[in-house]
Amino acid sequence: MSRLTRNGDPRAAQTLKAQLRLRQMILDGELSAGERVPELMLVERTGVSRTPIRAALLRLAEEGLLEPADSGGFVVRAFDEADVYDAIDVRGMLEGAAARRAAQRRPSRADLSDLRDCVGAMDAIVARRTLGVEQFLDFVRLNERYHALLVGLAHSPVLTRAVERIVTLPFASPSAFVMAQSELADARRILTLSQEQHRAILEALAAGANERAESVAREHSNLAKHNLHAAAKRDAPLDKIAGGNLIRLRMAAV
Amino acid sequence: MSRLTRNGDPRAAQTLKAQLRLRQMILDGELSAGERVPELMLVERTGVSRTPIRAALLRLAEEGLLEPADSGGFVVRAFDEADVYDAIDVRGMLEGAAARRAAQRRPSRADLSDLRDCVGAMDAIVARRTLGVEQFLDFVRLNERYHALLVGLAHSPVLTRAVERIVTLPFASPSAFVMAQSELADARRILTLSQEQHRAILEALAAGANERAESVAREHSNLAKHNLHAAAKRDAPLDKIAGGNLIRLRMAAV
DNA sequence: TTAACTTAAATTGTATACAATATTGCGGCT
DNA sequence: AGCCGCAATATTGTATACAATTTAAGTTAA
Repeated sequence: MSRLTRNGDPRAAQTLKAQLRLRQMILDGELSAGERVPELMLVERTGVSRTPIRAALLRLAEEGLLEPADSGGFVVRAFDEADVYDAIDVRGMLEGAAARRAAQRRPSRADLSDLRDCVGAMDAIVARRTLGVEQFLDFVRLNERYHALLVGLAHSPVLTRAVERIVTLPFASPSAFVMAQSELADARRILTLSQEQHRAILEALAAGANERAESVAREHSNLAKHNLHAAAKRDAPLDKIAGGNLIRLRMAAV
Repeated sequence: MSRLTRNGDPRAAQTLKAQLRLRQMILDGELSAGERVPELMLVERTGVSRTPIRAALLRLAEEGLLEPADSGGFVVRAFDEADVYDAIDVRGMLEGAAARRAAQRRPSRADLSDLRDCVGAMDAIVARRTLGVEQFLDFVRLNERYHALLVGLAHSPVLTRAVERIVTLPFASPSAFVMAQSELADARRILTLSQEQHRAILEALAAGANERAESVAREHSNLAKHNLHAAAKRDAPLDKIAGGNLIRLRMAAV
């Protein structure tokens, strides 16, 4: 890399800075759901002027973390339990479709081995004697990579984009479930189960079993749903999920 | 319309104006695919200042009609045949899923009758002695309404939004096929076939036949694909589709 | 006390000025 | 001719000033 200006183009540096900071503020709960986000407050906290702040607000609204207020400006979006399940559900559907197409296309050996590498690395983590925060974060990264690779194998830009849009909601991400139960005793059991599904999808892809690829990928998303449900029943652990503070659960019959 | 824009109020009037005009310019082919879109040119043509122009550019980029240029700014996005089929395919998948869920939920009589009204109105158009541009436009509007209602019946905000995002690409819209063959002699035959599918979906919904609802809704999107394919083979009629100029078809083996 | 009105502050939408970077066209050179 | 500097231009990203509108506070009247 001879040019420093290549990857993080300094042209939109201020906008990017504002965008990242704002997203962090929302996900960390620094701003609570339903709250207005005045531009001047962001100017003060980020040190950039209103123009890039404005661009960042538009982008975050597109991501779905903000929504326009009636009188102008934006408020932090609030989600309820139904939204969460809905998002996971649709993600499962899209990933299922992606898996099916991927299997139909007969992925190359190189692609398959990329996936296998992911699974292997995750296996290594699960096999460890103790699981700390470090390990969880590593697992999350690998898991996200696995899912991104899987979706990419469908070679459908539209599908890929659709999944990306949903996954920007942090609790809809394929790794939300990992953090959701990071304190539960049976964390390892869940990760292991998840890995079995990863492997099953992989096998189905390799075998061109498109039906099976789809159904397993779809079922895989149910793991996330069940886990979040379990977490919700215990009432507390939603804070562990990025953006968990955005979820307004009217805890009730379960 | 998108949830991101407050349409009624005069607060964002300039931005909205710029957004609408720019979209029109792109879809009408006033700007050709791959072309840069300088802000000052838009300032000149729309009469609003750079700030709302900028907002409009961001929004159109989000819609997918523009893409960011390496050196900053935006260019009109170009699509190829594969993109078009891909988009229609994914739309079909999503509408299929929506139809399935709608059937599972057992839509209310009121909802069903809304759909029935659409179909009825479209029937009336198809039954006419002659079909002119007027009739086609009416059919398009009704068809779009039918599809929007159908997707809405799934009661999945995430799914709805995903479809909306895809449909902003004009050639992926459920009505693209209507204009695609507006000059062909067998237009009425196609519309009739389309109506049969509309009716079949409706019946499946009423009967709670979720499998059937899904498969018919899915198949329905293939009609669009086949029609575009036929249109592409004849080489010319793509101009009839809104945004057809954005499609770079490397016409080849068909 | 509460409701309504008035005024001040805050906040957004818009326009414009400025700085940094990209692009273009031209002249000179090999 | 063809290619490389280099200046002139164009274009974007950012900051800030201004106007219109909304929100809030404070005051008065019932």
